[in-house]
Amino acid sequence: MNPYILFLPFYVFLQKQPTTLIEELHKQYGYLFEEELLEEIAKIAIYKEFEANKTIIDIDNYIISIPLVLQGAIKILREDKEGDELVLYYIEKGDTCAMTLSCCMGQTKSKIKAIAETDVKLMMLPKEKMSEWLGKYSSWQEFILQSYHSRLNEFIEAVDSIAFLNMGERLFKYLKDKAMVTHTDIIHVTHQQIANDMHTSRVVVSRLLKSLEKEQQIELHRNSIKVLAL
DNA sequence: ACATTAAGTGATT
DNA sequence: AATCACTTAATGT
Repeated sequence: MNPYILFLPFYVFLQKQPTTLIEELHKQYGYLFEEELLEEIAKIAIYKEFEANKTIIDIDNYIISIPLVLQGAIKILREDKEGDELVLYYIEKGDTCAMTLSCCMGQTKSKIKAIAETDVKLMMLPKEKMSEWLGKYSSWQEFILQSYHSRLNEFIEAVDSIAFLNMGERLFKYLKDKAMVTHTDIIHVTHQQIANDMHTSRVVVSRLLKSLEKEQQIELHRNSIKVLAL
């Protein structure tokens, strides 16, 4: 028997696995950036990985480089001195963080905290390149502008949900957003963690979750919640 | 079997 | 919607 046939599946598997940086960049940003820019990014950027729940940027950190997300999702939240948190929005693959952009321009400290929601792969670009490329590449300029636009919209949405939605609706939105970025309907989280993210108390979360379950919107388990209505 | 942590609930503000 | 106080359920050692 031809050994090649025997090992073909394994061979194909091997072929698929190793992706170089430039290939990964092409996959996520190829439709956005011109070849020249992609190559420059690949040359300069530093590749980094973060495990889920690791802090990527903390409050008051000085921003020296801007991230481009290749894989996974990052939770962006506000935090006060006592450690009370409030989740603002998530950024996903193909996104960058508007906060770092504004920090780079103003040389200020970060006003937000960024935590890896899932395992995250990203590229860090030195901040000087950010303004340099603005003039050099129109696709980069487009990307930055577009990014500001969508981040601002998400921010407004976050404000709206706090100002105009009641807790129950807010909580349901929280669950749906979380299911969205993790690409699964089963969310692994405790009621206490949700309460922290939404800046409310665990008791309130438990009650509202119970009523959502009665409405057949979700299924409750210990340490996890299944979102039925997506 | 016991301790610890997560979740459920009534009553009060 | 928040807090207290207490119960029940699940899980770890």
